[in-house]
Amino acid sequence: MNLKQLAAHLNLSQTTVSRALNGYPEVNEQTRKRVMEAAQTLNYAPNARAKGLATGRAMAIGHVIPMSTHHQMMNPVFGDFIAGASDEYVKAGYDMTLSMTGDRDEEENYRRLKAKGNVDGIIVHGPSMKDARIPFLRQLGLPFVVHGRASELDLPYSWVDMNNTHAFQRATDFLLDLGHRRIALINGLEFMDFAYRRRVGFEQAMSARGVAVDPRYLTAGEMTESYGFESAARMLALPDRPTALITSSVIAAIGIRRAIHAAGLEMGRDVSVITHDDDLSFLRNGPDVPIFTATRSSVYEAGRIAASMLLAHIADPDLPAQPRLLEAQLIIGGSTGPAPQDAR
Amino acid sequence: MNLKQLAAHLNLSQTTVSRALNGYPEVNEQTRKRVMEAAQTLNYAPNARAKGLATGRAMAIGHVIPMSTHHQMMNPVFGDFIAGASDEYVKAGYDMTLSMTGDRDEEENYRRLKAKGNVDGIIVHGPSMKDARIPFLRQLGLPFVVHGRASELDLPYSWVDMNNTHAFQRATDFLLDLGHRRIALINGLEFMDFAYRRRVGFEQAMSARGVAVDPRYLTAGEMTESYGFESAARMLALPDRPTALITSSVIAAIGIRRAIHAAGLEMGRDVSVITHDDDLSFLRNGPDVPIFTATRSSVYEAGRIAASMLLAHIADPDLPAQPRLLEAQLIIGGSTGPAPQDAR
DNA sequence: GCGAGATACCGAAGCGCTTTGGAAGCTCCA
DNA sequence: TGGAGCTTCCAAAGCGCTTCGGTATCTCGC
Repeated sequence: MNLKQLAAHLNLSQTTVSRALNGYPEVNEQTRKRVMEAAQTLNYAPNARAKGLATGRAMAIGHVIPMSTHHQMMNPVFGDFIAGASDEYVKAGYDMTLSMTGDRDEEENYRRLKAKGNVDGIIVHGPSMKDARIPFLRQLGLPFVVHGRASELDLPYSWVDMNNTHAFQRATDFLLDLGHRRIALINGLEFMDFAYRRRVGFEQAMSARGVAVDPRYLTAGEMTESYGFESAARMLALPDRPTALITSSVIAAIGIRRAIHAAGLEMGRDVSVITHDDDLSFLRNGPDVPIFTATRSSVYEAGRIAASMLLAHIADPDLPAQPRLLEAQLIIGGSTGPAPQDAR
Repeated sequence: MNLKQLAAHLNLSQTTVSRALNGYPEVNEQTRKRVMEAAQTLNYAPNARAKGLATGRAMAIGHVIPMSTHHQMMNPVFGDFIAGASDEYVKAGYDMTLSMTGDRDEEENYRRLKAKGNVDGIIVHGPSMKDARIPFLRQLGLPFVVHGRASELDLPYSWVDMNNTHAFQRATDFLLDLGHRRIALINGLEFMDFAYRRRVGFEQAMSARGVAVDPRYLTAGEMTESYGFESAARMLALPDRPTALITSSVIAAIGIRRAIHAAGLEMGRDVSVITHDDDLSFLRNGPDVPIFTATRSSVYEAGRIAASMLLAHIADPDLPAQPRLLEAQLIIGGSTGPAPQDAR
């Protein structure tokens, strides 16, 4: 069932039927009603490709995941972000397309994406500190919003990011207030912007109190459970082991907890742990009493915000670039406590 | 840059340029080379919508996530499945579109999806035992492959599923062999087909040995960490607490481990745990020595298989429905041991 | 030396929609 | 009573591609 058939069935022209369906004013209300009803009962839905061809708009948003961050993609964080974004797209009648790209010819990929014309805008995931995609996309002229930022880039572009520096600064301060001095950071890969910023926040808080950062207490890696376990196990085996650990994800924190238990210690008493918590749907950090003390910021919410920003940019291409910084909450759970006396 | 411009630039007709690019034989190799090179340097990529209109194929696959299983979507399992599928799509030049649908008018949604014409086939996620989508999609005539099965449906359709029954039967047998008798099942929501089948496998193994299933040892819920924790905590507080627990996901197993520790017990000695392990990228169950004894089956692999099956169905619509059953491995980790003497 | 068969190209229709540029019919007031 | 101004509809062009149905040129065997 296409427009032509529908029009024939109604004894109307395609023009009128099209206008009736798209809410144009120059059509009699009675006729419109008749058209609407026929479309409903005959199960008519306009062909999106034809519509796109004619209007020049695809009514779809692309999410591009570079293969190098393949894990990032499969990363649970991605799922919640997408869910948030998707909720906005549905409301606006947009579709969502996912594409993975190889790292080489990444530019080529975006160019194709634009030429192919099946997206009106894209969301950039997992920016590195000096992400080359950003200047490229700017000059390509395809609307985009970045989830995160590129610290070393000084260009106007739209992004939504959590205040990573501030969050980790607060977390570190909180531990310092509890008397901790030997504090470790089990961070994400530091070419990723968020991880870099988190380290900066950590270091700023430490140096503000005149506490030296021991390089043995710093690691950077992919945020898996076993990475958390191994990093923590190694550090806890040191003669002067850290009394507190800060980490970047609940998943890693779970590995850290396992390492603490394996070392015969108790979390929150012998060793304090603070994690960042993306408030993932399937990994709630304790519904009522949080298991982990954490800096919390919903990545689902970030997805919603990024999506609606992008839709706004598509609706009005002249809209100026818009940054959006989200503050994380610091929530107190059972994984932190005062530094053990003998360690002070 | 479109075909017309490219053709003009080359002093050729659109026809010839199109044929050169699409590998048709009736074009001189020299010309083809010239065309290819021009397309490359001029950055030409055919408009996907126009191509789709002309060919009737969208070169895209839809993944539809019903909102009721919203969590299922945000579920990390989904991410790995998608990653596997995506790898196949990239190879075949297909795109992937994600859509969430409300539960009501679900049929309406699929119908629109077809009418809109921006997918050539779809993957159905998270089937329930008598999933209404399956008969509907069959009569709709849009190729589809189901990830999982609908036990109560006796229709031919293509699916790829793990042998849930057998896996959980083996897991249960393994525990019975170790002398366990009080075995608990912390299962997923049982209107989901996979969860139902797992319970069946569990019960079959138990009754085959003449061991009664204690209803207090059975729960069904959404597979979160806290669900695992709470279920296990409740059961371990019983005077005749179970000596072994079987669960459906590593995430829940992590909660179970926490509950075991909280009860002052040790996993693998006082209480044995077997989990199903989807071999998620970010949650490897111990790279070398598995933490949990587990039934393991890669959901990434399932994604790849489902995708290539669907592509085959699209290429040849007359292909008969094809079932694909994957067997899980039973891998032994540190979370299981003989039943405590006093419990035998 | 000529028709058959390759080879290499082209024109134009058509995919299903939107939208421009009318046109017919009506109302209504000068 | 006639035309200005609405209201309501329509024909046809065009979005960028594929593909059907040709056509012109060349090769070659008889």
